[in-house]
Amino acid sequence: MIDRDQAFERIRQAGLRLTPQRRAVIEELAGDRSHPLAENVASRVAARVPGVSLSTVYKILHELGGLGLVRELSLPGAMRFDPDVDPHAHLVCSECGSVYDIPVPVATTEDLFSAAERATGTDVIHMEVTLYGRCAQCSPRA
Amino acid sequence: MIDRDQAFERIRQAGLRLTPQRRAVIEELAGDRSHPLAENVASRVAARVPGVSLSTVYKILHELGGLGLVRELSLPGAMRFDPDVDPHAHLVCSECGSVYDIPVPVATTEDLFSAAERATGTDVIHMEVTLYGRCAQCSPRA
DNA sequence: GTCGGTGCAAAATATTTGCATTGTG
DNA sequence: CACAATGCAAATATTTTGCACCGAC
Repeated sequence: MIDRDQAFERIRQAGLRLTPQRRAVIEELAGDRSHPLAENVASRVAARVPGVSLSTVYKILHELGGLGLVRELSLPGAMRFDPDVDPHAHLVCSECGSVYDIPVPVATTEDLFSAAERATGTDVIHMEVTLYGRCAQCSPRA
Repeated sequence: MIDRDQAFERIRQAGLRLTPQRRAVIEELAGDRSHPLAENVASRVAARVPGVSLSTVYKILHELGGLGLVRELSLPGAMRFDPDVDPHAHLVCSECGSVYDIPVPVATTEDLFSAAERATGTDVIHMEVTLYGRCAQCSPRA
């Protein structure tokens, strides 16, 4: 995610109010590399905004997704959220379920986008690349 | 999906019984390009095997996924199933939710796999590439 | 002060699980 | 005829929705 203040600015630009709930979701998510569930975000936000409801957090996360401030990842079991909106792939460990960032060469990303736009004849908004395999933690060692 | 009989053979190889339910799921799914939900598969199977239960269909679909006969796609809202296990991407229409197959150049697929294996140091089992955008049906026309 | 935003509770949806019964090999 | 597989029902999990109240601007 871009920094705190840029995110606040985008919220205002969109005509939305900067409530303590929105502020806390943005601040808790910024810089987070753990690909948290909505529930994880909610419990961290709750430490700063007592009584925040899970449904509000869901609404805010989806809203931030629409503004391009957060990526919503459809992964097995549940949606996860990623403040890093620059192109990169994800590895999902088939053993423990952890999600890791994987860098993808810019040229490869561009190839995929153009192949898709050629095939469909329409604009592609965004792309998710998800890889499945055992992570280093879960691999049998020698 | 490879053809009916090859799929039956793999079922037997895996030590599983060729029940009417498994047979029907395989036959209904083979050649299907609609990326159906479990429920869609179940209702088609029900036409051939009256009384088949949704939970059995879920179990069989997941089993076929494990055998590599079907791809399980984690898409927004629900899982979808694809009998085509060769590398290709999917376009999800952000308007109507339809899923379309998108060809991906072999070289690009290989780039992604090798970038991922280099980054993680482990084997990647499989990969899902999902693109989001408006499909031709839902695009405003000139 | 207005009207967008929140919290709560309930609903909707998707998927999994336990267990008695059935039927394939 | 053994034991894997099914059907059923209930549990679980996730996400959405409706609405009365509240508070950011």
